[in-house]
Amino acid sequence: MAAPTSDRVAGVARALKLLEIITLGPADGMNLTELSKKIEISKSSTLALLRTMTDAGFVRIKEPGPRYLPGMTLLRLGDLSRTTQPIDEIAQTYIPALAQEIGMTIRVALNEGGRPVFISRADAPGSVRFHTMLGAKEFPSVSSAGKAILANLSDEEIAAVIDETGLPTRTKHSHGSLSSLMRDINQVRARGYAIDDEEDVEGIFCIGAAFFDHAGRCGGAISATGIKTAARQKRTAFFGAQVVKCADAITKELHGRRAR
Amino acid sequence: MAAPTSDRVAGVARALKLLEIITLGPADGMNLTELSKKIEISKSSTLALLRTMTDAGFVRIKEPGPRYLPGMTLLRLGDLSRTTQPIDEIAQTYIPALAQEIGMTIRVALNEGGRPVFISRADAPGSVRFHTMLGAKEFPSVSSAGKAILANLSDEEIAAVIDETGLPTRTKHSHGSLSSLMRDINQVRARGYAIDDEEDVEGIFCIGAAFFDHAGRCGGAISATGIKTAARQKRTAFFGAQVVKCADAITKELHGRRAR
DNA sequence: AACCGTGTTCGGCAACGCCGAGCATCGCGA
DNA sequence: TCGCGATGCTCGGCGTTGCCGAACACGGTT
Repeated sequence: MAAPTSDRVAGVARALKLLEIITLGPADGMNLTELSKKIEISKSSTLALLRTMTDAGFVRIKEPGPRYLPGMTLLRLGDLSRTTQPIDEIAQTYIPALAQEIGMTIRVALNEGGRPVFISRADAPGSVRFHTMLGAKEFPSVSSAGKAILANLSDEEIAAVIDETGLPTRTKHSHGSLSSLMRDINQVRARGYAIDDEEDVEGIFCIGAAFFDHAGRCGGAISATGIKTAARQKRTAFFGAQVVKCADAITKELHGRRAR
Repeated sequence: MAAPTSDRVAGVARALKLLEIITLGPADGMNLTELSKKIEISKSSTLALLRTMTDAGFVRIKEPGPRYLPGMTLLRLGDLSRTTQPIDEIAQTYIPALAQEIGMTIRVALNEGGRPVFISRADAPGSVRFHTMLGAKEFPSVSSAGKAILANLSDEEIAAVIDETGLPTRTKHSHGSLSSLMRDINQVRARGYAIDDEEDVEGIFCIGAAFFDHAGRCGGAISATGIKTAARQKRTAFFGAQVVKCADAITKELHGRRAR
C-alpha cells in the first residue's frame, strides 16, 4: 500500500486485493463493473484477473449476468491451513466438551505478536450463536483471550502492543487508558484467568485462560463467551477454574509433541 | 495449464499455485529453494511472489531460516466464504443436534455440478474424528452424500458426471461399473436416502440425504458417518429416517429465504 | 426503436517483472 | 578456528507481459 512496490509483484497484489473484496462483498456476489470500480482498475484488467482466479478455483462465477463469488479452493486452503496447525486437533478434542459442560461458546485464539487470532470455535448446545471472525486479528484489550495473552508478556511488551493497536472503546466498560488496562492485567496474573465484563459487547461476559507451547511461551488462549446473567456471575470462580483446567490440558498436550 | 494463457495473468496463476503448494506442504513450512524447485520458477521470482503474498497476509514467515507457511488471511477469507453461504448458518443449527442424537459425524456438502463439495462438519461427542477435506470435490460414487445428490439427476446427467470423474475403486465394495452404480442409485430413489457401505473406506458406514433450494433443485446433501458395527447396522432404517428428517428441515429453511 | 449499461474482444505501447549472476550470511564439519 | 557449502537476498538489463482505452456485441428498459 504505502510501502515501495519494489521487488513485489503488483499484479499479484491486485489479485489478492480483489479476492478480499469479493469475499468481503455481498453474499450474492458482485459484477465486473462494480468490482473494477471498487478496486480502481480498468474493466479489461479486472476481467483478466478474475478469469485467472476462476481457473484456479479461487473465484466462482454465478450466472446469470456473471457475478463473482469466493470459490471453493479458498475454503479448502483456509480449512487446510487451520487443520495443519498442531493446536487445532488438540483443541477439537477438548473444546466441545468444555462448551457442553459450562454451557458457553468456547473459542481458541493463537498468540500473534501479543494479539489474539481466533482459529476455532465450539458452540454450546442451545446457546446463542456468536458470530466470530476466524483468522482476524482482534484487539487484545477488549477480549478475555487477548488479556489472557497479554498477561504473559512483560509490562514493556504490553505497552508496545497497545501502542500499536490503540485502545478501542467498544462499550462504556472498555479500558480507556493503559493504566486501567494494567490494573486489570495484574488481576489476571494473580487470578490465573482473564475476565471480559461487557468490555467488547454490551451484555456479553467472557472468561479467558492462556496455554503454552513446548518452549514455555504463551501460544494462545481459550475463552468462554456467554450472555451476562446473575446466575452466571455467581459461578464465575467455578467457570474460571474449568476454563483454566482446559487450557492446562491443552498445554500438556502441546508439550507432548515436538514442533515437527 | 493446458489452456491457452491468453487474457490470463500468468503471474497471478503462479502465485496461486505457490499458495496451494505452501498450504499442501509440510506443517512446518518450506524454505525458498524447496519452493522454487517445486514450482519450477527462479528463486528471485519466487521470492518476489512470496513477499507480495506475505504483505497481504496470505503467507506467514516462520523464523529462523525463513520458512513459509499459510497465513491467517487465508483462514479468514476461507471461513468468511463459508459463513456467507446461506446454507451454513442453517446447517450449524441443525447439524450438531443430529450428530448428538444418532452419535455419528455429520457433514454438509453442496452440489457442484453433480459432485459433492463438503463445506461443514459436526462431530458426535466421543466419536472417532474423521478427517474431512473441506472445500474439496469428492467423487460422487464413493460417498453417501454424493450418491444422494446423483439420485436427483437424470440418468443421462449421471452418466455424464461419471464419465468425467470415473469410478475410483477405493475398496472392494466400491462400484466398478456404471450399471452397478445405477442399481444402487435406483434404490436410493426408492428409499429416500443413500447408503455407503464401506465403499469409500473399509469399515466405515455412511447414510446421506439430499436437500433442495428454493427453486426445487438439489442444493446438496448431508451425510452421517460412523464405524460399521452390528448394532448400527440393525438401526439403519431409523438413522436413515433421522437424516432425511434433518435434510427436510434444511430444505424448509432454505425455502423460507430468498437468494439475496 | 433507440438507448443505456453490461460483458467481452483486440491491438499497441511501455512498464513490469522475470531471470541469472554475484554478494552476504549462516551453519556445519574438520 | 577456519573454510566450505548451501541458503537467502540484491541488482540491473533484456524481453515479454499484462495493462489500458476504444470499439464491439448483447439485453433489458423506457
